[in-house]
Amino acid sequence: MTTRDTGAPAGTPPGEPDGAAGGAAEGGGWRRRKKELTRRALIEAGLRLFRERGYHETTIAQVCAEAGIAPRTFFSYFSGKEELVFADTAERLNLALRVIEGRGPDDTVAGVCRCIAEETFALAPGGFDLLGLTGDRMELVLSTPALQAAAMRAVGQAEARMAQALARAFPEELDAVGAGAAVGALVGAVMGAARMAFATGGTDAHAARAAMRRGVDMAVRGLERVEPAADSGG
Amino acid sequence: MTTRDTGAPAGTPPGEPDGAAGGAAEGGGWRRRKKELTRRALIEAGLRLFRERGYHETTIAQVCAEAGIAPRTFFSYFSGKEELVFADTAERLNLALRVIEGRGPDDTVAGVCRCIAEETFALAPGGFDLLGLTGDRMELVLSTPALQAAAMRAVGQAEARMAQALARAFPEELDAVGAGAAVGALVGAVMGAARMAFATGGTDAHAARAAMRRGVDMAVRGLERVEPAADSGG
DNA sequence: CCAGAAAACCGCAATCACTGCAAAAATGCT
DNA sequence: AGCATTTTTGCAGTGATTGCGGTTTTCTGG
Repeated sequence: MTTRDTGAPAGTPPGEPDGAAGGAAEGGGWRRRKKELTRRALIEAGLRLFRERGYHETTIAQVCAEAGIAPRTFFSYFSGKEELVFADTAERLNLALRVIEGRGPDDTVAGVCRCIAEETFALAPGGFDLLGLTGDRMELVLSTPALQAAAMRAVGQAEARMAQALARAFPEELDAVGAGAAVGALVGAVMGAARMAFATGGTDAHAARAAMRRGVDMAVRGLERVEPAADSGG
Repeated sequence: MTTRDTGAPAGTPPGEPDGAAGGAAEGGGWRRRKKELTRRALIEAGLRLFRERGYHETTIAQVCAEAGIAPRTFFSYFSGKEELVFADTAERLNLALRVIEGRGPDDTVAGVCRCIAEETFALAPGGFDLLGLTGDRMELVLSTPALQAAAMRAVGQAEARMAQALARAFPEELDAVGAGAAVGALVGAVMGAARMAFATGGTDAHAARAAMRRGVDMAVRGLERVEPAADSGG
């Protein structure tokens, strides 16, 4: 936010034709390509070093050395050390948002929520996935308090976005607060179930997946009789 | 005491500052009392300065100066800056745990969960309360990303404790995963509803309280038909 | 191919959270 | 008072993060 951000370009690039490039790997200028390359290198190196030596024991300087940039430059790619771990969580959120916005006329709140859960929580190739936190990453996060905190904040912000989208997609059934409660219950139940599964059985993909499904079921049960908000009085 | 310029009572004679010694339940002497006093001073000064100047803009040294201790000593009271804000959240958790462990033979999971919510979320004198985060604190946390993260982590740990207790209190109805899902749905729904209420209407105690109640209702609805955990097929 | 503009990169210095260590001070006990 | 224990503290160091200013690379237009 304070300096250059890696997400959206703050201005229109002078002469860059924004042709049909879905992955940003084709068509663009060399400048952009190189930046994306360095970004990938940073994420990969960081995640690997975090796993090998631990999060706290790995310094930003070490990650930068692996990626071939100066430590100072790191902060023009990420706002901090934590962001390295949650760099591509946004994609997972967009997936959920697309599911919400693409509701059919016959879809119910409960149905869409279940679909979100299938898409983003329980249907990862590795076995489980919580907003982009798959296998390796999950273990890393679970063993690092600082990352736990960051993950929870990220999930919270994702929830807010999902709730807004859900309220917009079901204007008859939900207001903002109702949507917040619905999404919160869904995500909370899934995370709560997963947490206990991890706590008791370790990082077992099968158990985690089953636990998440149970969480989904429990939360969706509360959504099946969603009624319009009583009044907008507060 | 070489650098002491804030008028700290360093050379206080061993006389009682309170006068009467019957108030404190601890049989300890002056040493313990002084430590608790300093702890309180730190929390109070910190919270006030955070509110006045902002969390990030307030240094630990400033807080310590107000409390009359050396900066180094701060870390023998709290493990870090964040802990100052969540120092007395544990009490609220213990309240919830006592509710769970004191279940009556006729109480249902849904009923106990509703009771937890009443006790810990919505029944604060200030109007609302989320695991010890009342009024002032809530605003502070909501406006500080670092504190948001810390709060979420604290809530997560509290959830885990509550889930364990709930599973132990309802061994017939819930296993660990089911309890995790139940507590997660409850807390998640309440927080999600509160989040949206804050996002749309600001820090309005009445609206927040109403939103929390709606969150409780939604989550509890999913708990009313709690069945024993049927093992997952996969 | 060249000049100028824009963007990115880098080094330097500074602030601040946090930690380990050993001396100094306060306190408790006899 | 004299000794043991606990607490406080100063010092020095690591590492994250930021502001500033200079240098290099890439882009754009001629």
